Amino acid sequence: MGSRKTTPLNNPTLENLHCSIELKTEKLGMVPFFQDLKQPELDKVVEKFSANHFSEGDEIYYQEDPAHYLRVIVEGAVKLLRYTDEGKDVVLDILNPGSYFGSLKLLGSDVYTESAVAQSGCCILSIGLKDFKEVLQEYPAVSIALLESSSEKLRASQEQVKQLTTQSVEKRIANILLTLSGKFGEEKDGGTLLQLPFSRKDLADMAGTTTESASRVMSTFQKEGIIETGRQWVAIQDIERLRSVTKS
Amino acid sequence: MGSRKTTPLNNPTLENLHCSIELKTEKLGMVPFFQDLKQPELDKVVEKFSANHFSEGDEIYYQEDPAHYLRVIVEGAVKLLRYTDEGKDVVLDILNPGSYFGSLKLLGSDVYTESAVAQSGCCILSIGLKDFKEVLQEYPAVSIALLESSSEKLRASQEQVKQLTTQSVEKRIANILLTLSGKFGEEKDGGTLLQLPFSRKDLADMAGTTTESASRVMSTFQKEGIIETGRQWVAIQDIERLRSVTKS
DNA sequence: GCACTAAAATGATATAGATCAAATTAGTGT
DNA sequence: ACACTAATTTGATCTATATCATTTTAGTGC
Repeated sequence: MGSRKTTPLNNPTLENLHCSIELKTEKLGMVPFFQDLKQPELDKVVEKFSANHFSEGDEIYYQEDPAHYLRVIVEGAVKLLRYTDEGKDVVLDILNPGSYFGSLKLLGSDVYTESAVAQSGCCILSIGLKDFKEVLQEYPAVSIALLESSSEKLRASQEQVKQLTTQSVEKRIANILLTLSGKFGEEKDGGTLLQLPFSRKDLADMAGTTTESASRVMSTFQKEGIIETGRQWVAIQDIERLRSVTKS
Repeated sequence: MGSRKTTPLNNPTLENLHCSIELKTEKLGMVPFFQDLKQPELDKVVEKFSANHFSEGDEIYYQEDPAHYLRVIVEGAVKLLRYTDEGKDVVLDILNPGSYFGSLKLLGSDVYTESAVAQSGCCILSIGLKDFKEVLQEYPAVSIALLESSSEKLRASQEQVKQLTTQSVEKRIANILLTLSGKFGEEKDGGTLLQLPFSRKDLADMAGTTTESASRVMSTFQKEGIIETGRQWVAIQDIERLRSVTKS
């Protein structure tokens, strides 16, 4: 046994995705902008969040929907994307546990400008924007830390702009793999398995290319021993070579 | 007279760019995140800003420099860009009066991730991050409003990502002209003159293309009567046609 | 182990836009 | 009005990547 081919990805059981109050608190405490809160303060904030479970492929919200919540990932991965009029999808980001998403429009009303899809089964905490505004007013340190996170996201997006305009498809894909490895990488027999299901199409939509081109690049990487890959999974075998593809 | 060809752009005199205290107050009051402040509060905040003048082409700061200030444009235009290792420039944005830029890293130290260049002569207000942090702590409403501005910038950047991955050069350029028209447009004999000096190279660096390609697109637009253009200036003659280029 | 299917790979071709190389011209200073 | 120069335009290729068309295969359920 063990010879039969199966996906190397974990298939998390439902229990893992059910958020206990302890898990909620633990994960919210890891969110950068709550890190300055003391335990009793954090406990009070945690109460305002409610937990939801989503299965792989579920839409968490759809672009153009009225935006009422800020969300934080406890477990699993979330894909943020835009569907264009011409039917092409643009993946803006894939988020890991501890990341926030949704709306930060605390004044007036708002509409989501992207869609959020559960990339794997996941557990998500949500807080209404009205409640969140109260948190910010009560703890100015949270606002300030949040501002930093928000700047950080802007930078990441600008980096994406830079790559799209100046780098080849091969380099963009190498960069994406490296980024994902930082977020979802798990050591596994000599390599780094990206612990999330994602297809050539996902990769292509992240890199701003086609599935075919993404596939060709991945084939090359595999032939060169840089990665191992199958359906919906990738493991990085030689991260240094991957980094060197990025440069040069 | 009048028959000699000269640029239609205003060449602002130095006086206009010298920031009087009244101009400072007026412009800071227009900045979205100070809009909720009452006059006496605003006056106190204004004191913490200092004014500087920059001539066209001056570097306001350079990427990788240590970041100590948040800045607000009173007069003129500022270009934010990244120089890549391969020598290509990526223009991230061109900002108009009332916009902020610089750093929002209030915790720990930081380094600018892009360069800022005076696109025209301009007057800029700066506030040290330490002082600014105090403002935020004193007026939580400012933090909240700033968070909105920051989200708005993220959206704009994501929109740029979307366009780069899904739209042709021609459409991207049409979109850029429309955006700039909103920021810098001035009615002038039947058309909308973009009141800022910017070259084909600037346009190309914004659109993620080459000067030659940008030039070809602009030539087409001019032949079709959609725009009029010369060295470093553009006027939009038929904004509806330009919008329709965007779609289709 | 076998059949099944959606994902991935591969091949052939087309094309938008890059690149390289000149020619032209708009706007300035005198 | 004239000379000057950097910005712009235009032309002729070249190439990375998209597109279209099939084939192959990884992983699942039985």
